[in-house]
Amino acid sequence: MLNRVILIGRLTRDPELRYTPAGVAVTQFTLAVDRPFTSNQGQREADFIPIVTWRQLAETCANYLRKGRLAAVEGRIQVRNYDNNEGRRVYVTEIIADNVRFLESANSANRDDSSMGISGGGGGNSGGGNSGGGNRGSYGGGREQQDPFQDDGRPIDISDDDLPF
Amino acid sequence: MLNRVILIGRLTRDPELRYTPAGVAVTQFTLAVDRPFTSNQGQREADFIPIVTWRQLAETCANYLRKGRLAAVEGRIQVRNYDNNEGRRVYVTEIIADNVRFLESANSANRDDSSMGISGGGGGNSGGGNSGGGNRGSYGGGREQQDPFQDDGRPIDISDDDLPF
Amino acid sequence: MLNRVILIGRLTRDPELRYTPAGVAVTQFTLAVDRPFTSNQGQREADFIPIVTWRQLAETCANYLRKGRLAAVEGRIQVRNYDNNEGRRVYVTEIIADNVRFLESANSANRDDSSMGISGGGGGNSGGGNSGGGNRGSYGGGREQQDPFQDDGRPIDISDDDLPF
Amino acid sequence: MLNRVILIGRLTRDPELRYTPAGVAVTQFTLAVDRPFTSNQGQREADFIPIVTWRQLAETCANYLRKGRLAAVEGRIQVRNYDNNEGRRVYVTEIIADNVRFLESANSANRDDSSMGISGGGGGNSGGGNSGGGNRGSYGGGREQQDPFQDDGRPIDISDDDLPF
DNA sequence: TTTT
DNA sequence: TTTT
Repeated sequence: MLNRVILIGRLTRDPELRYTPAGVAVTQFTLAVDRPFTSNQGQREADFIPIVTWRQLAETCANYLRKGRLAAVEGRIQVRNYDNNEGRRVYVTEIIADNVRFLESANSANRDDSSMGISGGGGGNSGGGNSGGGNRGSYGGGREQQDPFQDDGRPIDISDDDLPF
Repeated sequence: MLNRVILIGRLTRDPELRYTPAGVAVTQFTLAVDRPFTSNQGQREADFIPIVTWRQLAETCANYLRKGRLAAVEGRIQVRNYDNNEGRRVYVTEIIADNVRFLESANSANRDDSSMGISGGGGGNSGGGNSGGGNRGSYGGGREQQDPFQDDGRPIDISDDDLPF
Repeated sequence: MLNRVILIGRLTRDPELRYTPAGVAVTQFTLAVDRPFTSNQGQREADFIPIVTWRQLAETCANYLRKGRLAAVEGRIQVRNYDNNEGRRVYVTEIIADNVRFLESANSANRDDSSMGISGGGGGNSGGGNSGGGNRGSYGGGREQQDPFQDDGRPIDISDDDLPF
Repeated sequence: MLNRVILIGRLTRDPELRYTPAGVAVTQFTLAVDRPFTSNQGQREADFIPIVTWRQLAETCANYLRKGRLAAVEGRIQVRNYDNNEGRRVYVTEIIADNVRFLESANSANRDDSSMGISGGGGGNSGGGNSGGGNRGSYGGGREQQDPFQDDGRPIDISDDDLPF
């Protein structure tokens, strides 16, 4: 009935942009969120929380987020499951984000980082930086309609259930 | 750095109250949270989200929550992992709740349900109702200090990391 | 950059449905949210928080919410100001809701209250234009609390300029 | 019953640290939170939201936050009222914060900003009693926005009665 | 393994 | 498999 999550943390790696067979952009990354207390052994610990973004937001995240950057994520928890190759049911818990704020830009000395938000639009591949991640071939364009998940050979661990809205 | 979750949903079963070897109360239950949209096949779906509560809140939840009841949960996402008996690393994602509101009481016709909140105190097993759940033996009393998780034989799927605060 | 509010409380009065000059539906109501502690004098207190909803959600709220009912509200805080008739600047803080869950239905004995959500559509009153609406007889039930935000008959204090999205 | 707010924005001025007659630290500041859309006139707007912190958190905020800095605030909405000198009832809406994260440090070029959190302890000024504090020279940097909540020299509008917890 |  |  109500499902809301808000996180602030750092990306453990560059985000990965993929496309569903129907051409819908999906970006995945993991946020390391420090716990507000230390463990029994006195160590700082973190939760590593998988984030998924779709469509325009996916493209923007792929363009502007990088490993180590601080980000705020708003979304909902989704628990999906599939049967793995050993016939075992595997449960996957992810945050489906509908809002991501970039709290640090490439040159984090710059004070107006935050103006570079989601609304900063998508457009081309902002160039520079330590890219590495996210093989992003041509995008088939347009909004998605029907069943975007025919098998195209590429392993994309995302099923039917995962296309929200 | 910031990790906040708010959920409203229904319990899929009666909550389960356990005690760590050191006598700390832990209650677990699963919340079914309906998704705000229908699947491609037009079906209503839900996320089944595991909740963990500790100490006094654990006892209160065990006393007042039951399968099917509506509840609001506030907490943080925790991702822990352990190696299962096949030597595989298993990741478990749970909500560690620090606030639970009971949105329906036993006699839900009663209008002042909500007054029966967390602050309703814990103490004994409030008697009546369709209990069934949660084997709750004697409670060793007192606040916990050191390492509450020595093995006592009972399988309790909760490790060191899980005692917050 | 990020502005998120989640509340659970009870309506202090029936919601008021109005229409802007351009015919956009706006519903206002106040949520009484009990504080999680007692005052110095040991009394239970509540915050009375003004809620505003727009368009379809406004119509649904007007149709299904009533004084005394329990509801969950998700939205953002908005602080607007205007100059009153004495030439003084007045600040108004409201929650602009984008999600409202009805946690009790008319016959709250009925267990499937929650199925009656926002998606329950509009029904009545949705035929465009300036109805003025909002006056729908006294409602008997519920707990009474003093609401500081009562309707004083003044023309609606919201212009089309306040329309979000 | 449930009252949760999460904000990310920038301080419009240096925070103001005061002490209640009983010697309890209170810090107030205003957060400018950009709206996620532009006004009818195409201008970017912001909500100016008053924040109140108490005790240790108040001291930490006073020590580490400055005008223009980005911060995340978690807390609850409180609506209080008092009768002003003209005998009129005035309503004040504030966020009572219980968690504040500093998303930029003094030298924001430094990448480990976020390690400087709430747990960073108090430092100076924490030796009990009525200091009065809060006046710490003009701060040069930052982006300017018009803040409707400026200090007018009036004695602190908060009594020991407002002390939560 | 799931609630209404 | 993890970030600072």
